[in-house]
Amino acid sequence: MAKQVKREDIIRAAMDLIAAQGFHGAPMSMIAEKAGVGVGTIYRYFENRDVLIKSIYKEIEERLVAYLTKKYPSEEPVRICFFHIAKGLVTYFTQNPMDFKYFEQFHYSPFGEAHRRNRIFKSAGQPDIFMELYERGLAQQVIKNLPPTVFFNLTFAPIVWSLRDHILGMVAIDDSLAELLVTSCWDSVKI
Amino acid sequence: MAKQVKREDIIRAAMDLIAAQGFHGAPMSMIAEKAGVGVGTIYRYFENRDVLIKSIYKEIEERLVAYLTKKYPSEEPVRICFFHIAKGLVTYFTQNPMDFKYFEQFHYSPFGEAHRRNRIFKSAGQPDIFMELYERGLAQQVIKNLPPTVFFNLTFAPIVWSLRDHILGMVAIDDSLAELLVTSCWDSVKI
DNA sequence: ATATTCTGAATGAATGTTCATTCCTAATAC
DNA sequence: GTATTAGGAATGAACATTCATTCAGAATAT
Repeated sequence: MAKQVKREDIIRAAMDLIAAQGFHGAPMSMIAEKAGVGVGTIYRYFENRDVLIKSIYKEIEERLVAYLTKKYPSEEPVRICFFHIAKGLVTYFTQNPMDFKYFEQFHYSPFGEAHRRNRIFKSAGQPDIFMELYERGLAQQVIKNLPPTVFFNLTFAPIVWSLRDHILGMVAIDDSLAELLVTSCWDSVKI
Repeated sequence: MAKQVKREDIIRAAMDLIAAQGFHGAPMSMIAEKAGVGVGTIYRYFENRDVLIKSIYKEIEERLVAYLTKKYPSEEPVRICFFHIAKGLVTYFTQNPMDFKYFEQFHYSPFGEAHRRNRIFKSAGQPDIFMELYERGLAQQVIKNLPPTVFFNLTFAPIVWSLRDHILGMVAIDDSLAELLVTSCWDSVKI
């Protein structure tokens, strides 16, 4: 088996287990078994458990940021840009529920404490598209005068919570509900 | 020392430790030391660790529900009732940050999985004030036609996230910002 | 072409640590 | 003197990590 393949197997196994059962339900021995490798093998690819967990997070984050910034309509009005990001978030996580669950596990754990929330939108070296949106909105007086943190919370918290409910099967977010949800978030901050 | 006092000491110690460090940073030995009792003593008051953790949750929940339903203006319009609950939430958790942190730890843990979110507003035997609010709002056509879950998320998720940021010192929620925040949540669901 | 040596990836039993829980002894109350 | 409560050392289970050993295949020699 090619080297890269084995690394992928380990990442996949760990991600699925952690997403499904949390960090506790995923001891190294179980990850190894699910990946079809020996426990020791994992340590040939990742220095230790923490490094493995953080690597998985980084991979997911990269995929998500790539998805959101692809075709980002930076020249369009603030409202259009916001809808692009917000709906992109819904689409991406609806299609990749394991990524969502892993993110959530990671975020609410000692690992996640270190990560600042707004950094998610900052792909390495790129300008932060979220802060750009916020500042442009303020300057053009299309959004309320709120601290950036609160603006972020009003626009994204309901989406994240609803995605969670969708993935847990408590509510079905189809296209029309997604539209309604994102519009409502916008309604909360628009002037 | 009176029996009840010792029980309180244990609960207080466990709550503070868990709120500050998470479930991991609070082994039974540490709880015992902080409470000023022997490890074995804890097991005279609580069957095991899980029972202790759930008992603390229940105590906090009772205090919160009591606070929110006290002076609840059930005869007033939906909007007024919503503001009462939402601002009560902000006030309570601003004044009791440890309760908030404990709630958060609990909610994002294997324990919390079992608890359904909307049950928070259901004090034993009482009608669920949240569902009552939602149904009245729908009937009177003052709120958008959304599933209850999404309505809940739009109105409370930004508040919870902002409380978190406030308690972590990332933003200062004073009275005027609280007013703005709660109003914005209402704006997202009102017709 | 075949045999021999070398390399380093893969493995999982063994180790050390961290805890929840138990249980025997000491202290205290009645 | 007996019963109840407190204490904390001892126990055992769960886990992350290590490391001596195996072994397939590459390199080299014959």
